[in-house]
Amino acid sequence: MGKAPLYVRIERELRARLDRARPGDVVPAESALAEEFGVARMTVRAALNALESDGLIERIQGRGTFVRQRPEPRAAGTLMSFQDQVRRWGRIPRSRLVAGEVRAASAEEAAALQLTAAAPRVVSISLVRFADDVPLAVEYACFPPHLDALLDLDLETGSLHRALHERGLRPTLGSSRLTAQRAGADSDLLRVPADEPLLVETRRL
Amino acid sequence: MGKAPLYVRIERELRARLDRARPGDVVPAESALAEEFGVARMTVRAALNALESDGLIERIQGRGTFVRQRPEPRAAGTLMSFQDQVRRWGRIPRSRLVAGEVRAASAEEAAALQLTAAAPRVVSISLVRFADDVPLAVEYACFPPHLDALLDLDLETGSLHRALHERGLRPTLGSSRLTAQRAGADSDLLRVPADEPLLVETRRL
DNA sequence: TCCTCCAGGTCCTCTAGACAACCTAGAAGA
DNA sequence: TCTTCTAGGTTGTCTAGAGGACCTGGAGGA
Repeated sequence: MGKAPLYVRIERELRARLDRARPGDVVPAESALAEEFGVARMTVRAALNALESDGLIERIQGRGTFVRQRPEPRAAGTLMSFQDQVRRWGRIPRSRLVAGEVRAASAEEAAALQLTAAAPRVVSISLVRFADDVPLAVEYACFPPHLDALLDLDLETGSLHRALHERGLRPTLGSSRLTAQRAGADSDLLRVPADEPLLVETRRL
Repeated sequence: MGKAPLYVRIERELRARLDRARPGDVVPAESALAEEFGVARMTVRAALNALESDGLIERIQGRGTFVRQRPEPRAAGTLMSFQDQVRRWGRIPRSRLVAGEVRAASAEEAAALQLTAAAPRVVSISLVRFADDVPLAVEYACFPPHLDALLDLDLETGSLHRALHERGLRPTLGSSRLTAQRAGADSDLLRVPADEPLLVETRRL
């Protein structure tokens, strides 16, 4: 065991410490850990990279490193960004922006987002998702108005999930509702018959 | 776009090349790529790390880097089952059946399932999903009455997705709605604060 | 009081090397 | 012929920095 790479041994040591730590605790700065273990900072970073990809810690530039609430289910189905999911199949992801605007919120949307303004507004984004130029899904996204910067992004090539993550919305856990219904209104966008039986999954992430 | 980090731009360039490459092809050595892009070898390695974690390449010490066999895109993009998802990310999946019954359908459910009977009924299944005994999601499933055989299955150990697949419901395409809201009613089952901010994705598969 | 600016701390990116571990192919020897 | 070993190429690990981007809190001014 003494011949494992340094960064692996440091990772193990930190993992043991994290078991005893509480969510939100501050992890010592990289420079401090480097000095403590007597290694270069890049070596500490290699260990922290593994812990971060396991969802055990969260690193925020300019602030520090923190113990996470709980492991982040990164590769779990819909939690993965569409692009990552498609690429993992070995297909080429593509998105077409159908609409992106700030508009008045419906009563249902205002309730779900807990918007209390007199005339609540939402950022509404519609995308058609392709894999190898085959349309796979239509995505209607709806966010509070303070996220209107999302509209400035290049959503056809960029990752919506990544943009959300950078803004503090972390898809960590959730409930989901699964039903069976027919394609209906989206059938033309997906190029399938309107009565095609589909699964419908309402997922709270 | 020109202000992305070097290793990200290199990653994108390599990703584009990989799309045109064939499985088993040799990827140029790190030192060669470093010279080609005019960067340090560590920078090339950062790009390759991302490609490797995406499963696009395989690195073998002493031999070289190779284009990976693309994962077989199973049955036209079938969504991974919960169990596969959890196992893939190295955890032990478990489910607890909260309720499984045939009951009267709500008006909303009857409309979604296009049930036309005078007193429409649905098969209703509620599961709590665990990964390593940590509750991750609550799943409310709702199906037309002719699928009542689902209730005879051992849903705590078996796969609901697989059972549906065998009955002809293929989650292949769909639309989804993505919003941000709070945990709310499911917070006790998930053991998180009710005001925990979560992403909500309504997905039509 | 309120706002702006700045300093210090943190993580992020990148460099230019060095040596180790490992694999392959070909040379040298039995 | 067969085996062994060595040379060279590759990825893996690690160093000791440097500057940039970003956040926070406090000093100073309006």
